Amino acid sequence: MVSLKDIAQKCGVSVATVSKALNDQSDIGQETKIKIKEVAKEMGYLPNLSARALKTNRTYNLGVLFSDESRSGLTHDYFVRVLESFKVTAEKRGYDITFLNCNNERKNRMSFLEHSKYRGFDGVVIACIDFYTKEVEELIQGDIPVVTIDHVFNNRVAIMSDNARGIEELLSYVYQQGHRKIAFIHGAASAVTQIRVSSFYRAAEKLGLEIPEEYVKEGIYRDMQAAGQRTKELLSLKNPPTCIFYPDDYSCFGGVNVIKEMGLGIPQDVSVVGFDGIPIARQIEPQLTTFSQDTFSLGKQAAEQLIRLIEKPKTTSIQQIIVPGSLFEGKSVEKIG
Amino acid sequence: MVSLKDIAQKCGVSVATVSKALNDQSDIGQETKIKIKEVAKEMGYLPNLSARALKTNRTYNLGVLFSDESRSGLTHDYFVRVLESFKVTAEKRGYDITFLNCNNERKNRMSFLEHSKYRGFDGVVIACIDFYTKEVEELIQGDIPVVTIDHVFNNRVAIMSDNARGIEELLSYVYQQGHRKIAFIHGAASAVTQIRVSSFYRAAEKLGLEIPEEYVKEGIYRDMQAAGQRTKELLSLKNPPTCIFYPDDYSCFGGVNVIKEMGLGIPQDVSVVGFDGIPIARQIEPQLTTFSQDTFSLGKQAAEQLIRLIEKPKTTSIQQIIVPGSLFEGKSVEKIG
DNA sequence: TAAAATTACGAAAACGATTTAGTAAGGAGA
DNA sequence: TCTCCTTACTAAATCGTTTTCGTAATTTTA
Repeated sequence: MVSLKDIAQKCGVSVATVSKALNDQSDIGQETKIKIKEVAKEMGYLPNLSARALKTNRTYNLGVLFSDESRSGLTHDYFVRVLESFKVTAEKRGYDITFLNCNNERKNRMSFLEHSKYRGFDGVVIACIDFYTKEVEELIQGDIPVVTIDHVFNNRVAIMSDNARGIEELLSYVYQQGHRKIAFIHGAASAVTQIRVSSFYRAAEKLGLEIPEEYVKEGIYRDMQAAGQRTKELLSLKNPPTCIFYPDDYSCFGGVNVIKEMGLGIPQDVSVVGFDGIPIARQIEPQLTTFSQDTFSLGKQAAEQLIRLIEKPKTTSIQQIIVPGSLFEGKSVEKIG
Repeated sequence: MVSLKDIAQKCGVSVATVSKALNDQSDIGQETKIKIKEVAKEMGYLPNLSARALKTNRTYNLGVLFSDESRSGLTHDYFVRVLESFKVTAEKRGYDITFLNCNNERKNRMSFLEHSKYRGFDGVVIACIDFYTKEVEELIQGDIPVVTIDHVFNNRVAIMSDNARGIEELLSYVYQQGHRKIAFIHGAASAVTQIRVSSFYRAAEKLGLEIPEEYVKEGIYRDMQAAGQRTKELLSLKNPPTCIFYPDDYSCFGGVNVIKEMGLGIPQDVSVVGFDGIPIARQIEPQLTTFSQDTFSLGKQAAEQLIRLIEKPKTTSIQQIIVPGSLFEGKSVEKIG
C-alpha cells in the first residue's frame, strides 16, 4: 500500500506537506498542492483509516443497533427500509455502517456501549429493539452521539413517524366509509404503542364514536398468530366489529388468514386496516389499506441528524423529529351504510 | 479511554508486558499475567482497534457486498436471511460486519476494491449482486480474501444451494402429483439460472417428460410483474400448462395474482411452484410449494469459510460448497389424474 | 532600508498497540 | 566456581497519519 511517505518522496516534499495538501489545509502553495494531489491519484493512494483514526479519534463508521429480541431486525420489512435509506444517506456523507453485536450467546460479550467504543463508532443509531434494557440505557447515558428511531429518550435526538396523525387519518377514513364498530388490536406496550392507542381514543371521541372496551386488545407487533387469535376473539363477540385495526401490515396478514378461514370475505364481511405500508401489502390480495410510513425520510433524517450531532455538536439541539406519512387506500375496507 | 500504558503504570510493569499478558503470550509469568488481566478488567480496558490494526493489518471487520442493481439487497427476503446468519456466525468469531458502499451517485466514489482496502476489511462476502461487472471483477482479482454466494469464480470459494437437486425434487414431486404439462419461468441469465434450467431439462428427460419450447420462458428474479406477464402468456397458449414453476417465491406471488384475476383457482385450475422458501410464502394464501434454501447454513458456511481463508489461508482450498435444501410441500400444487 | 508580517514548508511528537532484540536473575551442569 | 540455559521481563522501533511549532524566504509596512 502506498503511504504519505511514498508520495512525499516522489514529490520531494515532507510527509507533513503531503498530509496537509491532501486535506486542503491553507498553508500549502497552490502548485505544490496540485502536484501532490496528482501524484497521489496516480499512485493510487488511499488513506489508512486506522492510522487516521488513531490520531483523530474519528472512524467515519456508524454503529447500527437494529435487532429485536426474537429475530433479526433484518427480517423486519419496515425497519429494513429505514436502514437502507439511512445507509445510503450516510454513505453519501462518507460514513460506513457497521452492525452492533447483538449476539447474546458469546461469553465475554461486550455491552453495546463497550462494543461501540471498541469499534470506535462516531455515532450510533438505535431502532427496532427493546428499548427498556440495561444495555440500551447504558448506551443512551454514554458519551457517544446517538439517535433513536421510534422511541424517545429525553436526552437524545429521536426520529419517528407521525403515529398519532396516522391513526387519526385511518380512523376518520374508515368512519367516512361508514364504519362505526371499529376495533383496534395494538402492539405490545411501548412509546409508539401508547401514542397510537391514545390517538385512537382521542380521534374516536372527536368523531363521537363509542369504542367498547372489548374492542381494544393487545397483540404483538409482527406476530401473525397473535393477530389471528385476537381476530377470532373479536369476531366471536356478540356484537363484533365491522373493521379491525392491526399493529402492522404483517400481523394484519394473520388476521386476514383467520377471517378467510372462518369463511368470511374481505372486505365484504370484515374490513381490515394495517400500519406501516410495507411493499408486499400492496401486492398481495387483499391489498391493504394502511398508513404508509415514510421509511425513506425516516432513514435519511436519522442519518443526517446523527452526522450533524457528530460534526457540529454545538449547533445541534436535542429534539424529536416527526416525519409525516400518508394513508394508502387499498381494497381492504368496505364502503357501507 | 484507558490504554496499555495506564495498566502498565498501575501494575508497575512495562507496556510490552501488558500487551503480551493480555494476548496470552508465553513469556509472561503466571502471577503477573493474572494480575494484569485483573487490573485490565477492573479499569475497563478495551483494546484500541485502530492502533492494533495499524500494527497488525487486521481489523476484524468483514465487508459485505450485498446489493443488486435495482434495489437494496436488504429488501431481499432470501438474502437478508443469509446475511443474518452470516452476521451471527462472524460475530461469534469476533468479527463485525460492514457494508460495502454501493452508492453510485457520489462523485469520487471508490470502487469496491478500493473501498475494501480503505476500510481495511479482512475479507469480503459477495452476494446478491450483478456479478458481471468490472468492479466485481476487480475485487475478485484483488488480494483480499473473498467468498461468493450463489455464484462461482474459479479462483474463489463459493457457497450455493443445491439448485440442481432443488429443481429435480420439485419436478419429480409435481410429476408424482400427476402433472405432465409443466412450464418453467426462470430468472435472467446467471450461473444459478443456468444450473436450474439445465437441471429442469435433465430431470424432465429422466421422467420421460416432453417440455414444449414455449413452456420455458425467461422472467426476472423477484419481479412480480414480469412473472404475471409470463403467466398470462403461458395460460393463453392453445395447450396451457397445468403447473408453472417460478424463479422464486416472490415472483410466484405475481403469478398467483394474475391467475386469480383470470378467475382461475389455485391449485384447482393451475398449480404453481416457487423457489427459496421465504417465510411469508408459508403464511399467505395459497401456501406455496417451494424449495427451501437453507439460508441459515448458507450464511454460516460463508462466514466460516471466509474466516478460515483469513486465519488459515494455507490450509484452505478453493472450493465450491453446496448446501442442501428441502422441498416444502405447501398447498399450491393440485393432485390430478 | 529596517522591521514586521505573511507564506510555504519541514522536523518531530503523538496516537496505542505489537514485536524484535535484547538483558538480568536464577538454576543446572561440569 | 564458571558457563550455559531458561525464565520473565523491558526498551525501543514501528505502523501511517495529524498537528504543533519552528524557520527560512518573501512581501508588506513604516
